[in-house]
Amino acid sequence: MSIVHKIQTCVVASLQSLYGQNFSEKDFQINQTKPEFEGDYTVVIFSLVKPLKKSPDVLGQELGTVLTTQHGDLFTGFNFIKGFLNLSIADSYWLDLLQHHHNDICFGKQAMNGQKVMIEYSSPNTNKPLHLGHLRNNFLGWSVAEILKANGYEVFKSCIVNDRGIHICKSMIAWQLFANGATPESTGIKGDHLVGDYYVKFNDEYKKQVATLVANGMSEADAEKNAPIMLQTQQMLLDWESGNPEVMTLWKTMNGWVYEGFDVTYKAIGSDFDKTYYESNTYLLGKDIVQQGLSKNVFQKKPDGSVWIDLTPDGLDEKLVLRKDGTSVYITQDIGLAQLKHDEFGIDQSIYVIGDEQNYHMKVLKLIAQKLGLPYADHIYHLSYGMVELPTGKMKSREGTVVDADDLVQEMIDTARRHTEELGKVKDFNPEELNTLFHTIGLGAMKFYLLRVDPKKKMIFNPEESIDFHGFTGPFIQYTHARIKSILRKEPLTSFDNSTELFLPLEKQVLYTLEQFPAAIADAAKELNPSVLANYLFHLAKQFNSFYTEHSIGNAETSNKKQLRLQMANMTAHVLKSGMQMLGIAVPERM
RNA sequence: GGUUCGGUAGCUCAGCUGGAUAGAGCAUCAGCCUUCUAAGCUGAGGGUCAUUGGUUCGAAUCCAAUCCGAAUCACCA
Repeated sequence: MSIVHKIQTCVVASLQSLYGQNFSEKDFQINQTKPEFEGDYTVVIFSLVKPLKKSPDVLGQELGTVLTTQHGDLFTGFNFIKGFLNLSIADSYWLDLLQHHHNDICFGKQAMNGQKVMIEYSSPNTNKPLHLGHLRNNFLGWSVAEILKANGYEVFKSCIVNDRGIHICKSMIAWQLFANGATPESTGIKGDHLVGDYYVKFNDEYKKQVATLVANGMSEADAEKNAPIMLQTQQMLLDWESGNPEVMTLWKTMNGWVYEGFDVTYKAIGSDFDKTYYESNTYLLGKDIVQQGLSKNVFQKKPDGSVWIDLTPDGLDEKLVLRKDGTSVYITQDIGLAQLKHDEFGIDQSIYVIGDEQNYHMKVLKLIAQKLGLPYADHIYHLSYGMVELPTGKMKSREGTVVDADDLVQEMIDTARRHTEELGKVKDFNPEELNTLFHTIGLGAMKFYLLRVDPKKKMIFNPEESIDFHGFTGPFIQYTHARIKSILRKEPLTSFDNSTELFLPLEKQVLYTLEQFPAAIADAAKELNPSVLANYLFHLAKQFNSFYTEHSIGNAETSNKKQLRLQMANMTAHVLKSGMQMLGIAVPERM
């Protein structure tokens, strides 16, 4: 039980015995006491003044007296200032915490709760390589999965690959027209980048053709529809759908190149999936659900044969769910896939990590599922995250302002190498150990940078200022861990009699924060927000560092004190490692 | 125009289920390596929490209005 929870319980009990009234934990607030006051935790008693019809001063004094007499083992003293009841917690409480958890690698994690959650993330298109926005998505999805696991959920990570459609055909047409049979092997270009290059070439050529047509007197709208390369692409999509062998072969070949490229990137950034869905397999799903919807009168068929749902009563618009030619649209496929996930995995919750530009779409998806009375409708949750923008605004592939994922990863690793070499602390590492270290630090800096911000908010990335390795960063926490490990290699942990130890303020600060780790994990899960953990871990590392510079561990005043501090250091290292792991970040033993 | 989200230090962000003098990091300035890793620590300067009004013992936090910014409102995915 957390200290805050314990205090709440004691206060409720004391109020009951004092005034004979029942209160719940929500009727008053417990805060950490501000450093300028005496005490550890504070009960804010203003909210109790009215129901008890007592003056704040009387209430505070009475409650403080009862708490310290009835729970003397937990509270050693109190003071009352202007409505704030500051309580001092017995040192034995923290000694106990240390004793039980200093070597507990599972500290803060919950037992399995029997709930199954699917989390869909990454979801790339196979016509271009991954960029910075995908990185935020991948890190978020992976981290939220880990956080939920730590809270006792069984988690399935899934990915839907958008591997078909007009945008894929654009790359294919451009490759046919301009590539002269170029392959990743023949050019030495990573497969996803090669295909992406032809996607760009398509757009260049398309723009050129439109300009030519307009110059010859055609209206811009007509030119956009009639540019030869666009007509070719549309024909290719029809050929693909009819299974034209030549088109299918090209499609498989080029997608194969892309997947090889993605594999390299995913491996580098540490993303993986338990289940991968391909849109080419799922795009026909959902049509039978539309039929059900028609018979339930949830959907309406228009004279031209197209099928719609009217969402105007819910403040939204009319939405098409089936084209007049009977083919399905985006939303139809998503309903089908939601059904498939539910059938295959029997999940209790389905989380979609998708950018906030799709808030409307996801709202519609859930609403349609609810109107159809589908059993999983209420389990759909859109984990919406903000775009990563540049100081100049949105990233635009056409203007070449996209920050490529592979480039950024490489840049981070190079920067980690540069810093490490300048500091020269690991000169005895062999080349393989060095590469692992550079990767750990570089990726750590990047992941922490993208995860430390509230997912809901859009964030700004300035490519001119490289991602920092000092301060509120991944390497700062990694460094704190490595430093502790260095001590633990030299000083063995042994058992000791700690019953008489008292804590110094800086020691107590670290223990306070360690105690809050379980709450941080729970909060992060509740809000599906890794930044809660990132902030917590930074706070812990910072407090440990303050303690570390002020007090020696190896040369502590007494041997018991030394053991006590070693336990604190050990527990801090475990928490940092465990918490960083939930962010997808490894911590090195040395750096 | 409708809907949704956002506006906190020079910059990037915490804090938002109302609580004591609004916090970090970066950047700037001043200190700290002959004992455990200085990717660290200590300190200083830097704020009209977009604006106005309301709710109350108390508002960055809740409510309303206004201003500014973004996303979205496709027979694209």
